[in-house]
Amino acid sequence: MAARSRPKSDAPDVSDRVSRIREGVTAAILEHRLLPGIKLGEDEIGEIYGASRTLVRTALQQLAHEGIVNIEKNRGAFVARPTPADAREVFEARRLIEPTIVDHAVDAVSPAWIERLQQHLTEEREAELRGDARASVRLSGEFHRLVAEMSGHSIYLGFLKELIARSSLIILLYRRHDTPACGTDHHAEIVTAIRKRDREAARAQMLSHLNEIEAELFLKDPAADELRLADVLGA
Amino acid sequence: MAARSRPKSDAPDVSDRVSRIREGVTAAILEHRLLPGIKLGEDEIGEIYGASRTLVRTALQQLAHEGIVNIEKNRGAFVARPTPADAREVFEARRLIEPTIVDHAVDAVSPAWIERLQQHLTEEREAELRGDARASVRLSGEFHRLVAEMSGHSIYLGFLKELIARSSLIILLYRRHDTPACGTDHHAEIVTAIRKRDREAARAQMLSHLNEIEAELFLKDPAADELRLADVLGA
DNA sequence: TGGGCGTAGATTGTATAAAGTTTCGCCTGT
DNA sequence: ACAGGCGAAACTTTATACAATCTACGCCCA
Repeated sequence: MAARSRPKSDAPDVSDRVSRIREGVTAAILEHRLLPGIKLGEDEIGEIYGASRTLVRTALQQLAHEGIVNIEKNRGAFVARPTPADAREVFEARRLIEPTIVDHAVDAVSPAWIERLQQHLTEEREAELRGDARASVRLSGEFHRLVAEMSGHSIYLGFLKELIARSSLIILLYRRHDTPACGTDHHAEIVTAIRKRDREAARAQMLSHLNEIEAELFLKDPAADELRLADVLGA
Repeated sequence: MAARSRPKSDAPDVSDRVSRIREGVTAAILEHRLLPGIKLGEDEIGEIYGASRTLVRTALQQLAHEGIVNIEKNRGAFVARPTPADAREVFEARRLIEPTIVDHAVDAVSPAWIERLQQHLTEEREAELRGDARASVRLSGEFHRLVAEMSGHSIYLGFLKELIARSSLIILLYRRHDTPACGTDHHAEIVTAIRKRDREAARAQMLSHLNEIEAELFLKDPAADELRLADVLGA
């Protein structure tokens, strides 16, 4: 009902050509096919999607507002390169918001939602088993978005979408590879807590999940000039 | 330094013509000169600011992303009309985020910041004294933004900007006028707590301030069909 | 040989024109 | 008199053309 009278800009509207471009580029960034610093030329993208620069520009501006693309005046659009400081801010915000979101999710629990969550867990496990890293990283982010959708809180959902997208770039840039493969499946534990309507457990599981993700990051401060240079030079 | 290499899209860039339009329209909405539902024609705005529709369109799209403007396909842009449900979400989010923001603000306290806050309180009182309702409502929102800037947390700042803008529309639409004029100056108490570096007091003051604002609202649920109709019809 | 300057090419920023959709008024028919 | 439909006007959407800016390469000179 409200969807017709007020088509929120966030609505998919798959028929909308701008949205197709935006979602295509977003997926490419979230799946780590487009790496931070890469130039997103307007003509280039326009040719791929068969659209004029006008539409590409609109899509890129939206992505810039979501924080996964930087637009530099007279130079063009680039995939964002979050700094360690950005990373800390993003995860602090997630630690604040996501426990509240799962809290709401517990209120919204229903057989249909549990079904949907379980199905998602299956997809995640399948991607993991077949070693599909790209699908894996995408699904991992989508789990958090799914919980936010379940909460029914559209503002938190909007904020979280932004945070998840940025997190994907942060993990790509700063994840340490020397960490032990974590045996426990946090997402499954969160679903279990939601299903049991155990508010406190759900919040706690979510929080520790986020802490573990952040613990796997190596957020090197700009101590070494090497880093400073690489950062300033951009690409 | 980072400002040059990555000119965040949020940066004022007062020389930027799109920003001038965006800030002009934002100010008009926040000061309640443009009321919810009003049509924002591209030609109309373009003529006022001496800009082509291309630039106006960019500005309006940014405002749509901030949630204070709705863009309806093939119909144009309108000042947003938040529903009671939207209002509850906005204030819940503010109750979650703003106490954390003042917490950070306490960490950042310095003579310069205290000076700035005090000066703002003075401006607020002056506007109140001379009965300038428009300046009053604008400054009231800017106080919260100022605290968020003080916190140094750019993500929270971005989120809060959006929440404040929407709050302004919500207050305009749903404020009850039969409430007693609150004698206490909450903003001043918050500044005092920040100056004393009293974290807990600052959080508590901010929370009770938000609760009081929300308590002054009459968030009528769509019980009466009259309201439902008016909402669906839009303008 | 190394650095500075200038011009050519490419890319973005802005404006304008063409295309499509909605809205509103008017007219006709009942 | 009123409902329904046709048509023109206004507006948004999209594409394209033009202007401004930046980048890169090559040339010249010290």
